[in-house]
Amino acid sequence: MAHTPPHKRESSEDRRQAIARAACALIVEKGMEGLRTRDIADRVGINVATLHYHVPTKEALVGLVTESMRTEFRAQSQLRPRDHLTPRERLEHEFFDFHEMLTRKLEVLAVMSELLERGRRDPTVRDAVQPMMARWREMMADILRAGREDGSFRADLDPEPAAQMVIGALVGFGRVADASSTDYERLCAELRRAVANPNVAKDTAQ
Amino acid sequence: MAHTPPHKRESSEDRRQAIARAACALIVEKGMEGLRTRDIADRVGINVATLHYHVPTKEALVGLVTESMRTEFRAQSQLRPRDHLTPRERLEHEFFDFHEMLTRKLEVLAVMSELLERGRRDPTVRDAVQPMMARWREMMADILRAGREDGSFRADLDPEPAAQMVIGALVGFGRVADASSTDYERLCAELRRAVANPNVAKDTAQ
Amino acid sequence: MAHTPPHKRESSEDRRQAIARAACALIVEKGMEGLRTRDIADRVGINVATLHYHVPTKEALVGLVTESMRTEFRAQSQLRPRDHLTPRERLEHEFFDFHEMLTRKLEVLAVMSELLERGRRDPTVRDAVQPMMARWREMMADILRAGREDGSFRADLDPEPAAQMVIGALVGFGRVADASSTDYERLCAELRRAVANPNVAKDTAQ
Amino acid sequence: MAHTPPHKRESSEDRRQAIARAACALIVEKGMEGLRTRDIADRVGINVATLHYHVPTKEALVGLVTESMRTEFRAQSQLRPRDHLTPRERLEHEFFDFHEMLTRKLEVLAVMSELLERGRRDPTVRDAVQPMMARWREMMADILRAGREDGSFRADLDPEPAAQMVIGALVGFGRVADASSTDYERLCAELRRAVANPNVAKDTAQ
DNA sequence: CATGAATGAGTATTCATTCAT
DNA sequence: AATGAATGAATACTCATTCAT
Repeated sequence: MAHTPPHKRESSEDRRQAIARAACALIVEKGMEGLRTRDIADRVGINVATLHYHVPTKEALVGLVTESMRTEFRAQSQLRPRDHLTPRERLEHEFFDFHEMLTRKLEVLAVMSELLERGRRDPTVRDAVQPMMARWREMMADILRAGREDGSFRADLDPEPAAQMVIGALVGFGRVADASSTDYERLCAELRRAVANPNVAKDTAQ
Repeated sequence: MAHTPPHKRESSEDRRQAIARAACALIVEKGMEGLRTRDIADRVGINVATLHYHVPTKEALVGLVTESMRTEFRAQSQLRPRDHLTPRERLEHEFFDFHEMLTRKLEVLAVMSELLERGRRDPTVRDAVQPMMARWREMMADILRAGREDGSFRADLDPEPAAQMVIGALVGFGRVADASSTDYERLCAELRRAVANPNVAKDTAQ
Repeated sequence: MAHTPPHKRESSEDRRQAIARAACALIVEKGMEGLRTRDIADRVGINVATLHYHVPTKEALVGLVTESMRTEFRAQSQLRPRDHLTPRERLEHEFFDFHEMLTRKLEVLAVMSELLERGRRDPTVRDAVQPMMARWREMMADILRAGREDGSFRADLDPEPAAQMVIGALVGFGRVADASSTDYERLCAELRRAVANPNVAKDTAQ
Repeated sequence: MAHTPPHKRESSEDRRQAIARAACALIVEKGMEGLRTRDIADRVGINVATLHYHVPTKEALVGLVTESMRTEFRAQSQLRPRDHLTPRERLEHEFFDFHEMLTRKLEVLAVMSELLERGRRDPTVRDAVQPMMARWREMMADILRAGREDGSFRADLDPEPAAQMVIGALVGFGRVADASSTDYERLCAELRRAVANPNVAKDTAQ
């Protein structure tokens, strides 16, 4: 804002981000298999050759998209240090964050889904995407473990598989085409009951 | 060599099935985006033109694969009328069936996953694949509902979202690359506890 | 020869030869560096894709051209068993053959020249082209050696380098743009004298 | 930083020479057909745009290389006024010079070869390169003529074609990949005998 | 039924060149 | 002088599909 820096770097980095955005949008529309360099260039409003100037190969492009996803995820999980919250509150935040994604960033979810699929046979993608999922599972397992310790969740709860269960439920829900917000609330409620400690009287929580 | 036996029809249907099998195998290997008519023809051992004689377009080919998946699923769920079993037993059967798929028919899972992805933007595929998933969810919801009625599952269990939860957990597990059989058993155990009625003493259940 | 076979093979082989011819012509016109698959296809009168059907890659195309050159050369050197001729006569035949090439198949020479150049860094081409040149040198050395033995050529003639000299003179002459037939005759005459046995009276030699 | 020294002109000319050198090196490595402006710029350590500032088009670049070759050749032939030497000595010098080129400046030979090839269809190159070869032939013819006059070479030697023969032998030798120094010596010996006056007793000549 | 050959419409990538700074 | 960014025109190669036999 102040004295604009020589913005040489910025300009180039901006372009790369614009390309990443366009690529994501196109992946959502046509899937990874329908992704064409020409279309991306068109959407960004540049020549194909210019696209290749910034992102030399299609492989690099997939890398760029992956990186962009990583940034997206990291942003969401790092922005909020919730260590002072109770496990139950933290779980609610997870439910809320995922709902945000479902309503506002459905495309991020779609792109991640495509990347996961592609990661099945593309080691480069796999090595970039799986850690992201693993980190999510670990964070969820942390929450559940803490809740088990402080008695708000079941005493016989096994954190890792339970995390898998919660996340699987959320992601699976995201795949169901005609799901409503009400459905999402019902799912969250069910998940709360599934991990809740039955011996503790429900407070007015959430 | 002799006079051609009358099962010309069968022969043609055999070809189609061989093509479907080859297509599935190739989808597993290279993904939907790497699926080439030529490769399929090669694997079946026929000419590309011959392939197009049996399956006129690539769209039809995707349809054939989808159909083949449907058959596969129907086979598994219809072969065993389990109405005489207890809900808990039926749930165990679901766990076992999915484990079978994980160990013996991982490719079916992979193809389904690809089809689901493609279904996101290909209505034809979506209309064929989503009912399969919906049917699975309903079946699971039935089991859970029955278990709630007979007191073996939680009284506050909401069948539909709970079904989503169980299935999401299973499918999500299938996506984790380095998962072991032990991990699967831990997941199933957690799911059992998640739906179990806490007021009922656990019997010797597996 | 008799009843034309289903000529499936023939047809395909014809195409390949037509492609080779077109490629050679284009190499003469634009050089190896100006050789474009599109141009070849156009000249043959087929689609580029059809060209690639018959000759899958440009490397294969260069291989085809090389092979075609080999055939051309072999044809010329094998068609005429000249073992019954005197060395002097055989040398004259070489002079005549090269003159033929200069006047009637200048393109063969041009293509060979391009291949030799490319062979400098393309091992595949080198391995195909160098033996052809080596064979020519050996044949020439044989002639010269025989002439030395029978006294028609210099007694102190060293066959291998002398062969190099004769061939170098011919090829170098082919490179001179504005050379006339008279110049060629002068060159041949000089070569005759260069290898001749000075102690033998010249007969009616051409 | 300080006041730019006055040799701006020189600096620019230096750049051009550096470009010419880089271009030659790359022609040797990848051939004329593999010559890329980007590669040249990289090797010189400048931007492509800067390269185009100094040498506006690729055609100009080829011209620059050609010019550089001309300089190279002129340097070699003008540096040594050998008019006081005997024809036999002058011939030996030619043999020696070429050997130098074979061992120390093989790249110059390679570039010349590429230029000759390109000259076949590029008039600009042809008009620049052929005079160089012509001059070489003339110089060689001069030597041979002088030797014929003073009786050291054959009396029936025809200078022009004989020059063609000697030069062709040398150049052809340069093209043979696996040639050794011994082979070169044998070739030179053979050339000496081919032009020598048979009626003159051989002195201790090398 | 089967196949060899053919093809139109792409597809990523390359390259010499230009331009604003 | 120098450079980062941009671009039009190619370029080899691909793929689903068609057709005559």
